[in-house]
Amino acid sequence: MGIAERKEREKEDMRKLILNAARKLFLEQGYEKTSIRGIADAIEYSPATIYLYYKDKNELLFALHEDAFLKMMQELGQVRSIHDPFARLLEMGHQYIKYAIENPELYDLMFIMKAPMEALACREEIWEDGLKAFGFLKEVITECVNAGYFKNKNIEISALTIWSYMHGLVSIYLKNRMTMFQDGQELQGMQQSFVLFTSMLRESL
Amino acid sequence: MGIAERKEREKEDMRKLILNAARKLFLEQGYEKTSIRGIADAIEYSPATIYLYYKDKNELLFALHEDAFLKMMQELGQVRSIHDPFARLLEMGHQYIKYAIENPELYDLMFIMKAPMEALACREEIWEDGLKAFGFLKEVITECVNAGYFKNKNIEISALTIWSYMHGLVSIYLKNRMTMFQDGQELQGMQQSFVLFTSMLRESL
DNA sequence: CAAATATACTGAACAGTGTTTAGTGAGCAA
DNA sequence: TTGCTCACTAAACACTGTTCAGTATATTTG
Repeated sequence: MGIAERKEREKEDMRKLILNAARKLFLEQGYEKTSIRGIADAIEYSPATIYLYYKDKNELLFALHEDAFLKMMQELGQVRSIHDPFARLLEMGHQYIKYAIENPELYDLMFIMKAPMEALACREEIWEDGLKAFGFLKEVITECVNAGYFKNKNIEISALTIWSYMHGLVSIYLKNRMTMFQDGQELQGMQQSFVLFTSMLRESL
Repeated sequence: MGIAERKEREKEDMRKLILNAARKLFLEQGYEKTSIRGIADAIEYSPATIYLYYKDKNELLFALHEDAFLKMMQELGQVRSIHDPFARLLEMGHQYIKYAIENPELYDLMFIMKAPMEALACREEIWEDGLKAFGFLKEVITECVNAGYFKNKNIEISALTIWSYMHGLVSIYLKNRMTMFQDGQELQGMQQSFVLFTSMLRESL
């Protein structure tokens, strides 16, 4: 009686088909300009079919949300090879900026858009992704404290403070508010600010 | 020949009528859920009429963008009465957080939404508002440097660094990403982070 | 004052959106 | 082979921003 299993597999394949098309269009043309009809066209199904596999557009967004965190964790995870915890923290910062700049739509989805947070799954599931990433930051900070780099012992608050700075910096850039620099100087300005911030961390956190 | 003047006045009145209705609805129900038709209903005119006074929805948004900066500058301007520049900077931080929390839709419009930046007026005009506010921050920082509080002499970078932190902190809160705290503890967490950041500033910027 | 014109406004349409529902048709179970 | 389940879709609903032809009123001109 392998029919049920095959149907289950086909259902999962269809979900993937939809999600892959959604991701492709989403990354190509941004969230706002990606319509259910567009996704349906891409996979050569009717728009109504999509609703048999995903409750609504927000749920589709939520699925991509998970993807985005997975990808970021994969890239940030590379820093594990760096022994010194403070050097690792710095490299995490660089990778964070790199990820945000290279994946502006994903970054938006992860940390700025309200839509995925409104998917009803948000009771617990959606927090997990963000909390896991935040936990990784806390781990590194804890090691920094243990190694004597930071004097502040409230890891939660230290992590929020560092993340706030990083998120603010890349948000200002991604949302085109870095008008204090002339065109082309934004990245250099970010770099200088990052150096300043890390020197503050080194000296007094 | 006061007819032309009267017509000019009436035209200006109509622009205000539209903008006031737009602001009201916008603040009541957010940008996304405010439609041109809704605004038209509120002022008892046809939707097409609005297009005789504003080019499109983005231009309407842009007009509110100016308002929002005016309001923020008014509230931040109160700190001028504080003599000590570092104390003034701290109070500016408090006021910034207060403004963001009390006016989440306006904050979004000012620093997060891409739409108003796409109004064609953005060549120069739209930058002015933001740059003026950034200039105010730079002034205070310059005074801090002159008073011997900060050692870093690159005001532009110092200002970007401080703003980045502030913007990140309130953005994380406004966009419901402060899930590391349990409900009701977010404001307290922000406060603690702000204290930590300012102590970092005091010791080493 | 009457005719011509300029202006303010609108109804209706266009092209799109997310979403729902009634119904079709192919594959499976009896 | 019949009956039924279930994947799928066409069409509709209720919206959205925006445009345009046409109307009705106010103003200017002859």
